[in-house]
Amino acid sequence: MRARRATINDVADAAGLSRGTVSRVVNGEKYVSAEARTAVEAAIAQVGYVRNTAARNLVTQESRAIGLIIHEPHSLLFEDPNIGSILLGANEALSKADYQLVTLIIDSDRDSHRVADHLRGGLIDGAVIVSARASDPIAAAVADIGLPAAFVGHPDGTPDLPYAAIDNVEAARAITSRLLGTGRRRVGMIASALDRDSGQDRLAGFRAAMGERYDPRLVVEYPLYTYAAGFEGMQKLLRRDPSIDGVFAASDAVAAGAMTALQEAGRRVPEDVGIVGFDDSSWALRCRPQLSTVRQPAGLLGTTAAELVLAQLMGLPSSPRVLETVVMWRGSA
Amino acid sequence: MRARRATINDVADAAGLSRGTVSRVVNGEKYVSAEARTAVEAAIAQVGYVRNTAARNLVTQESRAIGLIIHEPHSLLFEDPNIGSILLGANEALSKADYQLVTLIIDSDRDSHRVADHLRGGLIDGAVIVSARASDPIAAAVADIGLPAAFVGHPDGTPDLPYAAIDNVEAARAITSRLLGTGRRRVGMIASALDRDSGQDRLAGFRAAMGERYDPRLVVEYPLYTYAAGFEGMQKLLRRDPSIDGVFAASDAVAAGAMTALQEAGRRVPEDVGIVGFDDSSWALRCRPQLSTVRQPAGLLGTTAAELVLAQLMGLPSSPRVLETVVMWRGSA
DNA sequence: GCGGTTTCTGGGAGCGTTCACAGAGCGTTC
DNA sequence: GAACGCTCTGTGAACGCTCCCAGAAACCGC
Repeated sequence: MRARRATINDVADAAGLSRGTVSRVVNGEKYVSAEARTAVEAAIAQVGYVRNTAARNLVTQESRAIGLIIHEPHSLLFEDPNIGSILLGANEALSKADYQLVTLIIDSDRDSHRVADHLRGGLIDGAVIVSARASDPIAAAVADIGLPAAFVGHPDGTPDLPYAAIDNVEAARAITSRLLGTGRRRVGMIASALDRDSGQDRLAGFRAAMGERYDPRLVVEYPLYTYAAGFEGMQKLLRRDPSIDGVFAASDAVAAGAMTALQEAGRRVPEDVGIVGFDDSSWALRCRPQLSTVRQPAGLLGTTAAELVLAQLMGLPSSPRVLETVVMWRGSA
Repeated sequence: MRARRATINDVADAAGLSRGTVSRVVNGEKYVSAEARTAVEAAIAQVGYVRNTAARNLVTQESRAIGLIIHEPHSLLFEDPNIGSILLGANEALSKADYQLVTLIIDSDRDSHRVADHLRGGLIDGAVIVSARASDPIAAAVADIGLPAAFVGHPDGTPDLPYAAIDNVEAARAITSRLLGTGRRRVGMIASALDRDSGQDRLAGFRAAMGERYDPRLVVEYPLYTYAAGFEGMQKLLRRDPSIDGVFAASDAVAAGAMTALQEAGRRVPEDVGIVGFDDSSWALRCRPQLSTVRQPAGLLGTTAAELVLAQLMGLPSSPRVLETVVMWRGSA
């Protein structure tokens, strides 16, 4: 059993002053004499006082903490370097504003409910929601209690909340066009994560760029943005059409898997088959040849979403923000 | 401005019952009549009541939340898949015990202090600390207030707290011996993260296995477990001694970088140079040839550390736990 | 010396809960 | 029908803090 923690009253007694004065010192307010201040500081050190945040939150009705909710299947937390960047980006913005970032991960239905309770309970002043699916109960909980929040990405069917996102359709269209510009005749796609806006939009962009040349037989689909999906998907495409000479992979991890499959099948990249990815994550520079891909500003997405939440907290209007992407052209196509 | 949230008193009024009865219903206690229960439930739905957790925490003196503190430099959060596994492992154990996992990341000195305040403030009942360095102010804060805690890994110089770890010295010794067993004559090491116990211990294990054959000129050091460190380190080793025929890389990411450097230099793996890594992370299976490495049970480390904290919370004794590692022998050596 | 302003301190009230206790109602037992 | 136990409900007190108001003390200008 831990010893009882010292309270503000213990400090007041030790300093021979009142609760109110101690509170003023702790919060750095005006109207405290120099001698009272030093007496209180000495007393704090003496009794080992640390302020009880729960009590403080109760009366101030705020927690100065923002939740970042990650709802990803197991594997993605390892494979997708974007999540880490988003996390750090958000942390940076919140840290500057002196808010604590609290990351909550959802890995089961049980988690889902507990996290919803956590949000509702007032332990958090706002939330950044990463990779929610349309059916997400968290999005509902947030809307339910009117918690200031913002999405990273923009799943449809979710409540009318601000978001920070990129234009996946346009970016996918742009890089596919570029790939076509290298003279490829049979171009396929390894699509992934069609249960999410990003997956759907990248496929739509591919389709738009292909126009007449679009051939559904050259599109394979996988549930997750993984290396394994790319590896298997490429093998399947090669079987379906050995003359394939270009591939758009839905993410860099997928592209890396596809590249390995191609090289094992004896195809040269980019001479025989050109390949492009999406994200410009750390995968891109690790491939040989290095990957041509779309740079997605993951850190900035996190920062921007955090700022959208902070704006709401300050009563400012906050509207969706679409960030720029850039095609990074390297050796793989 | 958000509308005032409904309190337990609003529910009591709406139901025509007292605070106490409402509290009993909300907490699922005995001694509530069926009709009172339904009346309260209707009233809760009517006024949209959700319990204020800060108030509850204040009186119960617990939060049912456990912090997981990650203190990593930027790059590692992306490159090191272990962190994700540890996170999910810890979440699983805590989820079962109906505790909320709250991840706090430290990315600057400013964060460091805010996180320490968060711990001290009573918002958390315990903490799992990942990859602390000896100088970590968090470790001090934890010891300071006697918060139940456990480390993943075991930095020395830290307070006398329980930990979940692997025996890095023994594991490094084992895989180096195995590498030597394939008949290699000039074996080097790309060491990393010597500011941490894992980095130091892996080097010590290598040294132990090499015995007489240990040559400090064949050891290069890098600050972080990264792909880039492996790439550069291997190039440096090749320059120092072109006859090198074996390498122990301090992690799989490092090994992957080293393998790329070797292949670009025209060396065959494993024929010309054998290479072994550490972690058995997702990197290992992606390399061609696949990596021989030490399997580290990252998820289990997280689970175990979480259980150590839970045990302390229940007043049970909890002592350090060292988990088993296994050498995974594949194609790279 | 007096009214007015500024600086500083103390303490009551209240934040939204849970907890412990008192007491009412009812059925069972001797 | 008194004594006992069980079920159910209401209420005061407490958790540790901030906020606000009242009032004391100090300083100012005329």
